[in-house]
This record gives sequence, structure tokens and C-alpha cells, in this order.
Amino acid sequence: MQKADLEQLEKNPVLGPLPESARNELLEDSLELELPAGTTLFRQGEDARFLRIVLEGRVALVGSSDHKDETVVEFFQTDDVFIIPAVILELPFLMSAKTVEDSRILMIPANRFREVMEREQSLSLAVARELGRHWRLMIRQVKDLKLRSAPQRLGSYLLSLADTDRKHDEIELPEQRGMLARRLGMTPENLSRAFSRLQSSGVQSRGRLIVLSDIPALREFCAYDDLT
Amino acid sequence: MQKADLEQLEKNPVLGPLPESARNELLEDSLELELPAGTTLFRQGEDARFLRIVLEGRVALVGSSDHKDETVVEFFQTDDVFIIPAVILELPFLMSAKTVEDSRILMIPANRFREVMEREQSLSLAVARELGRHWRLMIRQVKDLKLRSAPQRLGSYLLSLADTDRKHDEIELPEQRGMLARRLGMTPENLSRAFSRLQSSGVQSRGRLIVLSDIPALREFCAYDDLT
DNA sequence: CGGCCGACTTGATATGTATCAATGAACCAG
DNA sequence: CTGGTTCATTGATACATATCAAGTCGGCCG
Repeated sequence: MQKADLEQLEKNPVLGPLPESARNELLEDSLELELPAGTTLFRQGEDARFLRIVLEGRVALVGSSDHKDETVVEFFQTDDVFIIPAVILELPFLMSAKTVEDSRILMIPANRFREVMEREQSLSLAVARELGRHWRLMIRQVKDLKLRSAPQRLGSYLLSLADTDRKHDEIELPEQRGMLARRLGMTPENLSRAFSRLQSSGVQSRGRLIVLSDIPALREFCAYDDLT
Repeated sequence: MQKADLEQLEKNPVLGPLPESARNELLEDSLELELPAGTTLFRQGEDARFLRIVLEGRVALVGSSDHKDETVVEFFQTDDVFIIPAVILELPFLMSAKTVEDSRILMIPANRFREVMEREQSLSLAVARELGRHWRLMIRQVKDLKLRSAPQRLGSYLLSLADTDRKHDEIELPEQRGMLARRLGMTPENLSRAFSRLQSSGVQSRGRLIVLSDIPALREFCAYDDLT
């Protein structure tokens, strides 16, 4: 493992609070994978044998029911620790996971993680807080799906990437439009239409670059609240 | 506080693992409220000054965006500890909460809970596990909303209340149909239609009593998976 | 340079769900 | 028993989103 990666982990919200010796113990039997975009990391229903951390790149949690087409529930990026619940509860994955760009993934054996967590107060505290944040993200998403239209969901997503204190900002979409559409609960076709709908609220898109020229208007349109 | 309640808390998945002295300390400045159905416990945006536990009754987490009509994100019932994330992260509520039947609610001061959690490994572990379970419930709900139709969501919900190993079972809806409709992401009118749609999969409803006469067929219809 | 391929867009149509309005059933108070 | 209130159902219609089918754009490779 690279020195740069170790330093990165020291600042990680989950692993960072651990004393160095415990962190090293976690890393002992860990492995690091370098994966091209589009690789499946695991499938729903499988047992959680490793905890995963994104060292670099981007991963999507994808779900399917039967053989219908997939949906994306969440993206994880550099420094995110994911599938903690399956690991600590020793339950099978509810979702599959797949890289959306070339990625480096750290895999920590599940039983070792559980051992250290049962011993180290700092880790169980950090895990509790991290899961609290994850839970709130999901709550936001459920509210979005139930209360907002497709264009409003897109607008809220764009706002979450922007500096909402300014009037004007430019952002870059971190994923392909098809994937983004699934994350937002719509088809790619409808994502296109949602973008054109947002033009009247000052949203211009050229490829992955998005220009928000009237953020207050966009907030208004989306009924966006800042609740963290 | 009643003796019966104390015994109940000893078995609680979150507070149970605590040593008795620490549990008593948590209860010291706590208060118990007896509330009629329909009472609002708190509103979204407010600060989380208390952790809540349902001693008896039923509570809905409701959300609204702007002044549109509300949606129900989740129900909590006897023994459930709720809004842990807002309490431990010291963030404002993302949702409001409201009793859906007469309820007794225990309120534990947030700062005291945080103190004890930072000190007691048993509590931070229990909290981590509880939040893991909550997270998985939300994941299920997001998958439901994104992948299934309204009648399928209703069917899955009914299956989650039934003994799915049997062919035939009877269940009782724990809430009014209007509330259930909002929890499932549809209107009350559409819930009615969803029920009639499910008749062909062996679902009969008479008031709050539901008879499932062909559970395998219902599972098939809903593309139901048993992932816990 | 030209042609192919994947990703995105655009338009026409179909479907699911919401909305609106009316009716019916259950419950309670008088 | 009666009238009122609330909640659930039913039907007619409107709207949002999905689906299906072309078409466009841009990058990549021969």
C-alpha cells in the first residue's frame, strides 16, 4: 500500500479516528484492487465478506428486481466507505456494486473489521456517525422521489453540486447521463427533457459541463431546502 | 417511570446492551409523554433536542417540501428508537413526526445521549447496528419506489407483514389506509385500485383485515425477494 | 479522411398515476 | 333514529413519465 494512501486513510472519517496500530491491523489482510470502469464488485444476495473503501474513482450501488432493468441507488467516491451495514450485521447485500469509472478499491475482511469495531470505541463511534449520514442521504432521496417531479429532482441534484450561496456557478457532471438518470429515478430520455425544462431556470448544459446562471430561480423551481 | 417500562427498555436493541447504571443515567432527565393520535412531535428543520423512543403506540415520520401535501417516509412502533442520526450528528430534523395512534413516547435529552454514547462502547455499537438496519430499510424503500409499480409495492408491504412461508395468511393493517398510501408513495385513491388489482393474486380486504390466500402467487406478482 | 459505434436527443404514442368529483359506508353525537 | 363527519371507493379526465423509434452528435480506429 502506498504512503499516499495511508495518509489519505488517516483523514478518513471512519478509519481516521482509530489509533494507528488498530488501523494497521485492519489493513493487514486487506487487498487493493485496480478495476476498470464497468466492473461488478459484488451482486445483491451475496454475503458481505469485505468492507470496501473507494481510494480513487467512482462506484455505483445498483439494484434490480427480477430481471427488470437496473436502478442506481447511490454513488460512492474517493474516501467513501460503503456497505458497512451488510458487514456489521452479517447480512447479504441488498444491492450490487459496479465501478462507473476506473477505480482503486480497498477491501478489508469483514470479520476483522467487526473484531476491531467491537474493541475500539473510536471506530464504533465513527461508524455510528457515518451511518447516520448515510441514513439522512437516503431520507433525502425518498423525499425527493415522493414529493418532487423529475425536473425538480434534477435541479436539486445540480444544486447539491454547486455553491448555492452564489447566483452563478459552473459544475461538471461526475457521471454519464444514463447513470445519472437512473440515480434520479428516471429514464435517460426523460433526463434530456428535464434538462430542457430547466433552461428557463437558467441551466445550460454542454456535454458534462453545466452552467447555472440563476441559482435563486433554480432553488425556487425545485423547492430546494438546505437541510444538510 | 413504570417498572414494566424499565423492563421493556432492558430488552431494547439500542438501550438494552448498556449497563444498568448508564441506562438509568440516560433516563434521569428524560420525560415521558402521553399523546393522542395526530399529535405533531416535532417539525422538520428544528434542532434535535431529544432522542425519542416509542414505549407504546405508533409514530409516522412525515415530510413535506414547501407546502405541498405530505408524505410518510417510515412508521415507528413500540420499542423503536428514532431520529438517532439528527441527535448524534447535531443536525436539524429532515422530517416531521406525528403520532398515528395514541402513543407514549420517551424523550431522552440529546446531549446526555451523546455523552453516554461517547463513553459507553456498548451503546455506540448498538447504535451502529441499529442505524445499519435503518439504512437497509431505506434502501429497500428506494428500490421499491424506483423499480416497482404501485400494486407491487402494496403487495410487497403486505408480504412483509405476513408469514411468507405459508400459502395462506391473514394480517391486520397497522394503520389507516390514507397513511399507508402515503408511506407507499401513492394516493389513497390509487391504494384502493391497487387493492382491487391484487384480488387476482388472492388478496381480499375487509376493513383492516387482509386475507392472503395465495402467497406464492403474490410473491410472483410483486417480484418479492426475501433479502432481510 | 471516412465510417462506425455508443451515447444522447427528439418526437409520437402508450401507460401509470394523480386529480377532481361524486358516491357510499362507518361512526358518533344529538 | 337521524344528520353530520370522516374515510374509503369508484369513475372520468388530465398529466407526467415510460416506451418505442428515428435521428443526431462526437469520438475512435482503420
